[in-house]
Amino acid sequence: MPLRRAEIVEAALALADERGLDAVSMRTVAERVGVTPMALYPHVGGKAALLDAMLDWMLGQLNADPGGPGGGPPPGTSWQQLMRELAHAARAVVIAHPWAATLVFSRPAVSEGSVRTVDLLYSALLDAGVAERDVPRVERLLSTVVIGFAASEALGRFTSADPDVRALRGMLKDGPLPGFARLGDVLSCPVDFEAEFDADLDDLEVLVEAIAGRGNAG
Amino acid sequence: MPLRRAEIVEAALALADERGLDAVSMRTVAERVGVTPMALYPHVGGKAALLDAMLDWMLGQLNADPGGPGGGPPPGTSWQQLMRELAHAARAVVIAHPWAATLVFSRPAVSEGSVRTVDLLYSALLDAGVAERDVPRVERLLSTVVIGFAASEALGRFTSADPDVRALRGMLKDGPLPGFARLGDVLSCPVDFEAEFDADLDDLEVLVEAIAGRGNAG
DNA sequence: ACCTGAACACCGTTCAAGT
DNA sequence: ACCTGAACACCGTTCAAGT
Repeated sequence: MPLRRAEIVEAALALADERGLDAVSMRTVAERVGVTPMALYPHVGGKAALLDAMLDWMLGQLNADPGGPGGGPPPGTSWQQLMRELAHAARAVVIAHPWAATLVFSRPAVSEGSVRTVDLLYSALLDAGVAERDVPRVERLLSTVVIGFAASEALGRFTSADPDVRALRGMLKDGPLPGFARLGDVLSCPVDFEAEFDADLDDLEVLVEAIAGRGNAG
Repeated sequence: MPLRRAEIVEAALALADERGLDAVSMRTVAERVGVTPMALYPHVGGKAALLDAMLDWMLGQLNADPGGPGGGPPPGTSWQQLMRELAHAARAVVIAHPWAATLVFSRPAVSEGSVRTVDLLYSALLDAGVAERDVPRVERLLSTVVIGFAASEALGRFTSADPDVRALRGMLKDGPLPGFARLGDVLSCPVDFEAEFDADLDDLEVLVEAIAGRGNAG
């Protein structure tokens, strides 16, 4: 049954990777499948549902790599390792498929793949000693940082970190701003976002430990 | 000169607030201004530039409220207060204008309003004792959390926190997942996102203090 | 200088019709 | 069951023309 459906979603994914999300239309996808636009509707339900399916496939990729084909992590994995592997996998997927960054904030994680990812994070946080009542919130916090970082990088928000545009930004008509002025030296270096992502993950690890330490008190 | 331009951007903002971002087209905006679609082009430069202008206006709203009309914070403000006020202002703006969440990841913060906000955060982090070389990274981390949280709330990612869809998510064909199973009780409560946002800000404060403590060593 | 009107190359989706 | 074709109500943008 979902044979034809898979073929359609695949065509849409290929189109998005090759020519961007804007190039994905019912008409271009249909042409790629070799069919009339209207023939897609019984299979995928419309443009919005097709985008959902594309995002679901993308989120499913997260669990494809770490720990081999079974999906689960190898038994001896620490919560720190697991968190970092998931974070790096998520960033890698968004960098490989930038169009996904546009979609990822707009739909809940209900695909099987993303549910499994959330479950792994839940288990990691419990292992770390985070109190049960804090786990869902901290999971949302961590995934928001990872997704937000990757989206900022892929979509252009972080291009403001270019030394050039930052130099511009510090200079307003009424003179430079105090914070920019004090950071002049630091702001003139280019940013290595891979390293910054790792530093953020270090900090998040520290934060999770602090939350776990505060623990079942309070 | 930018008299007509301001009128056009205002019309686009009103349209987005009333009927969503999808309702903003060159044609609908032109109709609202009382002019032909093509008359907009010399003033705003095209659809993409119009969206940029809308986002710039939105980011400018961030500095409108805190600390009165001058824009700057009152002298005695602690870095903690400043961080929280900016964060709450940002979330409020995104909730009042959900369409902005779609745009905010895709463009660097180059408008005057957002540059001033970044500068305030730089100063707050320096006051907190964060080492100069860490300030830009930590600023990006904090703003990513705030923007990511607000976008997730406004755009629908956090609707997965509904108890109903979460119950569904824990139950896959091959039985419930371990993390979801252990958190069953906690996951069945509805989520108060206002409170969660405050708890996240508490944690970020702890994190900034930890980074500041580590300080000018390393 | 500023605006209009017609046109071009697109959209998503409905609906009646084919096989 | 599955697909087609014509049609509807839209898009952003170019270009020549008006005043």
